[in-house]
Amino acid sequence: MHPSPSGPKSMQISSHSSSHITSTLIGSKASVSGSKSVPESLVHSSLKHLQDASREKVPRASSATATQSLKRRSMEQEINTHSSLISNSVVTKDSEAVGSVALNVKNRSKYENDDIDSDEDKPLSSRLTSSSVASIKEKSSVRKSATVRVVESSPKTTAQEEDSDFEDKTPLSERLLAHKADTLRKSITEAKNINSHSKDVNNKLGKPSNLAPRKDTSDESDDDKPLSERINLKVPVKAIGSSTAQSGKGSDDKKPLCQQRVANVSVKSQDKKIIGESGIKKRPHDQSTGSVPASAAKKPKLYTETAQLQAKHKTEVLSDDEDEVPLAQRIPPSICTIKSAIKKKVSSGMAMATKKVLEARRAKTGQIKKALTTKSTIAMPKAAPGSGGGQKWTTLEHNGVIFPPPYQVHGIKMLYDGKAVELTPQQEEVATMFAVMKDTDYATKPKFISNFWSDWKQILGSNHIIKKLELCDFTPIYDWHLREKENKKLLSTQEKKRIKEEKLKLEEKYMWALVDGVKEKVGNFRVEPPGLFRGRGEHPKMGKLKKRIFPENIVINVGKDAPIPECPMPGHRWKEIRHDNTVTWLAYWNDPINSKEFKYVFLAPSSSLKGQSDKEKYEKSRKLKDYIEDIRQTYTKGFSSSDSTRRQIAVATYLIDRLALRAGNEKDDDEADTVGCCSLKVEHVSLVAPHSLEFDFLGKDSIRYFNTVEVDERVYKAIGDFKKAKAEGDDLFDKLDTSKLNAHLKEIMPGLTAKVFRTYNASITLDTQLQDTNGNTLTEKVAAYQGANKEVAILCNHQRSVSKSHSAQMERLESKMAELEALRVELKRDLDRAKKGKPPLKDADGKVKRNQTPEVLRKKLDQNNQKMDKMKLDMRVKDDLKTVALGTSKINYMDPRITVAWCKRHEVPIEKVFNKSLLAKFSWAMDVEPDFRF
DNA sequence: CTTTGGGAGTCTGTTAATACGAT
DNA sequence: CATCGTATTAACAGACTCCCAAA
Repeated sequence: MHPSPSGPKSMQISSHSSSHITSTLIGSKASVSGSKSVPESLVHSSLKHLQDASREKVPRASSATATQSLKRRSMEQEINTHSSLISNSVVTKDSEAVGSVALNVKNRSKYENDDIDSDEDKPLSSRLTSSSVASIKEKSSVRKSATVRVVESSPKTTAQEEDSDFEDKTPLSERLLAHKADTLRKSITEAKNINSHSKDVNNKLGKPSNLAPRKDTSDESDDDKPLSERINLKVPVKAIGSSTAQSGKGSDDKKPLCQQRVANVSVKSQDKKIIGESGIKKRPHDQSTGSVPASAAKKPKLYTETAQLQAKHKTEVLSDDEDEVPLAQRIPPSICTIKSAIKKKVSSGMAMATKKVLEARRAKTGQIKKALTTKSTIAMPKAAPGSGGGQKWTTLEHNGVIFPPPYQVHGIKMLYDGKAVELTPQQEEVATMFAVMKDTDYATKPKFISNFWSDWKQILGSNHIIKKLELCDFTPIYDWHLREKENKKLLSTQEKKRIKEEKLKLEEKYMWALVDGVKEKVGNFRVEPPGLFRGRGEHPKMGKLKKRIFPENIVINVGKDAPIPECPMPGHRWKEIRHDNTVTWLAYWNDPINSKEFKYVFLAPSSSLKGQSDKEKYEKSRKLKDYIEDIRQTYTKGFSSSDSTRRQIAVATYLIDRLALRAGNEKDDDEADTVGCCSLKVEHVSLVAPHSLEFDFLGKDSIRYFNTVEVDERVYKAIGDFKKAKAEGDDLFDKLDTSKLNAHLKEIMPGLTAKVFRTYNASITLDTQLQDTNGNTLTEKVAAYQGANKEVAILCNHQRSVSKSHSAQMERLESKMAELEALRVELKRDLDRAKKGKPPLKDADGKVKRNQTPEVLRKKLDQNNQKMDKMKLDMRVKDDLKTVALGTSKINYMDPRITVAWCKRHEVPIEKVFNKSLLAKFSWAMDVEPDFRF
């Protein structure tokens, strides 16, 4: 009966906006019977309402102010009014009850398994340590043999392994990360109090695991390797070492963490070697060693993101301590004690958090552990992209996908013409999807409603009593939904929720794949649940039913010799099994909304495969730097070409280069009406004398691009020409499309396409902006970085909707400012009086204040002024960024090496600007030289 | 002083929407 | 040329953190 906890969060409907709509669902019977003021069906009235609303909303920046230069774009104002517009989640009905019960049973063994398998809770590295008894005993000096041992133990030999070996191999679990973080925090604050929870964890961790040794197979070790090592073989070991030596001269102690990493690389490189294979491995494996006191394994892990990340990608960690120790410190194969590690950290400007953690930990445990790490560099099995004839992998093993729980009937009856109606489970499911969307603005969109109705009508069948949507009253279902939501909330407050989460660990095995023997995280292993399609902007298909996906809809791609993933749905089977190593997807199914499209299951961004192509992407855009002058010259010449095709190519390229516009492929009628450069319509660009252009169109995701830019006069004239003799709706670039444009670009530079310009311009902008970073404090430096990031985000037009509470927040700040101002005035007055030897005036309440010396008052005044300045700045930044999304460019456009190098140069801990996900995703960029320029 | 509750900011997962070569 | 097939780019919502003030 409860909505499935495992269901996507997107399915949950927020209730915040429900109030502004009549309490009756659109078209509901209640409205008809209840209010006479509703003339026609509710549907109609609500439609009007909806139209108004949507009109305001869609053009997100309709009220934007005049524009500024290309960097400023305006945003919509009061999005608050349209808060509902924000939600785009699909409503579904799956309830968890059934599912969870089933899971429970199933899970019990799994859970116990987890228990035994304590390693699962630990980071890979630590698990390795604790579980590898052999390696524990052998110190670094025996590293090699230890490694071998681990590897040897890995081959699957028992039946048990058949079942669980995959899971066993995939130790590092995210949930634990969260858990660990939690634990970490706790340990910091209550260093001395080991709460029961921690104890619990400790016990768990400390428990010997019979399965553990198996887990510590080489597969895992590979996971610990840095991407860069796997991928970037070009750098000779020697070179790395020497460069390190150079930069590393003196002591690492003073260097920022990121710089210290360089040293790691060198060490690792020295250790480079290839090990024998385990049953599965195809790739050389990392070796690792370490020694850890058994007790170490019992403690909750404390870690820093950096350390964690590094542990995962750069080194093999043997002790759980490693998680807390920055890579640099771990690296030396020689013994590195925590003590020294702490010292180093403290003196090296490391993130406070890290220091705190270490200190807290030390205080708490008083233990000194050794973190030994060695890492062997793996030779990239694959040659450069393309060289392998498009081959992306050699072996691929994974567990397929996980399905959302089946629909759980709730039995709440909707009303039709005032009477309860019987619905089949499927009919009820769809009805519920619609019902729970009542509090979203989608519920008022005619398109949404009509699309929904036409799908639902089919499901109802021709002889069903429901003939008109207007007579349907979903209120009972909606109310039920609200109650469920409340119940869920209550539940979550209790520590019981934890148990649920633990159950979700059932998904653990789906989270990992073995690619060429290396364990890699899978990105989206969950099949999308059924729901009502929403789409962004005015999507023609909004409201259509997104049908449930079954195994019969899914094609699995897996290595030829790998076991075929078990179909998790009894009685069903996969549509097809493929063994295609020229692609990177693990599975796909046809999109139920648009059957011509597919939904793919890929590896996570942190995977080697993704990392490699990411790196290639940035390398390609870097190459553009060598051609850009040429290209600009070429298109400048083209502005006045007599050949109109050539002229259009020139102008389009100019726009893409200057404004970072997207290519703009043609779109079908059944997609939202949005455009990019090549698909601009005449009405999207207007001439502004003397030679500026005003752009106003909806781009990807129906985000408005509204910008006025001064352009080359020839471009201004050319655009005027292109618009001539065309009507609204006609293509501005009628002689052009993306393939022609890209074909042209390719002639100039191999592999060049329109999108490369976006990456290039974003990265070069960041690089340039960061050059003049001046700031002394860490805060100032980080602010400078954010400022640069902001410029990029604005260039790329990455927007976000204004939070509903933004204006309220600003008001709050304003009033605080007013208070400070009042205080300032008062202090000033008292100061003046004090200087003259007079006592301060009574305060507002008429109370007498004590005398204070002018010095004290002056100090207070200064403090107050500083506070006000800071607040002013904060407010400005906050308002400035309320519509700017910094994340998108960070994830997709800015070469991470620019950021990493900058951090090294300015001694900013990388984790100040990259979160855990980004650190993982960009692990390949971490050892860049500090002087790297894009 | 610690604990707690809540608000604001960040992170993560979700899945839509785009790019672009191949067929 | 349109469609297919694959991969990347994108915003958003809820979960989670962090921080602060009140208890």
